[in-house]
Amino acid sequence: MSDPNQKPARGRPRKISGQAVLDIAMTAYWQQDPADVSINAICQMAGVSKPSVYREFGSEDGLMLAVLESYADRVLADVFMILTAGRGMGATLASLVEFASADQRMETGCLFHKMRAGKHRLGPKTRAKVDEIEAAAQQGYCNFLQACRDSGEWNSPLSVEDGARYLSAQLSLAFTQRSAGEDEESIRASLSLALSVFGSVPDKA
Amino acid sequence: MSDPNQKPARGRPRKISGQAVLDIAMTAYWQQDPADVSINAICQMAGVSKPSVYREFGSEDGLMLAVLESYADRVLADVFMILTAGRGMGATLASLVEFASADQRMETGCLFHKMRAGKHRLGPKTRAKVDEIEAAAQQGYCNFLQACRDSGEWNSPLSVEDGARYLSAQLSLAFTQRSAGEDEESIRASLSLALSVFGSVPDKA
DNA sequence: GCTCTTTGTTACCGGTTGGTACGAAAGAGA
DNA sequence: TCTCTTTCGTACCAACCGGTAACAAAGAGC
Repeated sequence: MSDPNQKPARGRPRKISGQAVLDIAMTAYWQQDPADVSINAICQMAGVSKPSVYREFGSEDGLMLAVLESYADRVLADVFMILTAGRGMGATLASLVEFASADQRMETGCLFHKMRAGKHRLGPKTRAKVDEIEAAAQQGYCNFLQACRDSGEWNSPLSVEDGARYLSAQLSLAFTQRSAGEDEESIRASLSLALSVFGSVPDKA
Repeated sequence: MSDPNQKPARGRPRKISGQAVLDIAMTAYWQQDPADVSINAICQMAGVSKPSVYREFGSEDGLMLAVLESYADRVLADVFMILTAGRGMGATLASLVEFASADQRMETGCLFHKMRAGKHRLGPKTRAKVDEIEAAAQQGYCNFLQACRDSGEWNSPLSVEDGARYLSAQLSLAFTQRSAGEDEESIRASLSLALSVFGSVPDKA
């Protein structure tokens, strides 16, 4: 929408940065669920009036979109880096397991997966972004598995696309379990077991 | 709450049966999501006024509880029967795969799993019932796996409890995928792959 | 007929939602 | 100081939520 960092020479000075609201909204959406956090609640938490938020983000859809974009930059980029680090199949899968089951930031699950799970409740812009990220993620998983296949680390009758879908689904399941407050160790064991079908037994991270 | 089938000798005769409202509510909750279906909407669909529903079920929580109990009798009982049929590990797992991935009734997912996923949005009575059913399901899975272990069909370092959790989680994932409208064949493949870690390769149903 | 009981519905309640009209406030430039 | 620009927040909107008070309607027993 508008650039939150510009300093117009005229007009009343800003009380609060759009970035601060965005952070608070992200935390709330993340810890709880996007569907369970109202604009009113966010305004109250941020100590900002509702019209301010609307002037900054246009609509609830706009705010959620901005949050999702920020989340993709800050969090999902890490997953992408794990996938593209090129440290081999076993080590990469182990890193994914560790990230999904034990990373402190994912203690209440993954915001992207929460949004995807409640996709029908999102506005059009946010929903489009969710689809876009999902496609990019699938592509990332596909590239990873293709690399493993090329390097001979993965020989399986499974297609790269099906493997990517399976991998994505299992990670999604792990995030769901984390947001449900299940035991960290049990999630790790479960996810490791599920990913063991890739043949390459995950190493200890 | 009240018995929907009793015929009191006095008073104005009933226009509609509580069972009809219950069926309509179950269909709506099931096809969509319990959190996305309001009492108002159910009344409109059933062609009944709101106080009638409240007289019958007491509250939204009461209605959801009644729906869940009916669902458990009608649908979850089938899963329990698959588990206790004693047809061996491979055939039983294959039946579960087929049920979760292809049964027409589960086209929009499993109502119980939808309720469990949005447990924090439920009323106390329904939530308690969800917990009760979940415990019973875990027990059912445990009994099944223990029987497989006893009969020598399943020898694995995995504990019965962990196996039950894994099995439950994978079925839950499959239902989630069905409610998301994913391809039936792909869900079956994914679930089969996940359950292949039990060693006994699922037969064709 | 009358009453009593039960079910039916209309019309409302307070509360929350996403969203906005509008005037006050606060600085910069003149 | 006065104006112009921009952001601020109060106070509102219609729509919806779960839930209910109050009364009409319809049969059974007398």
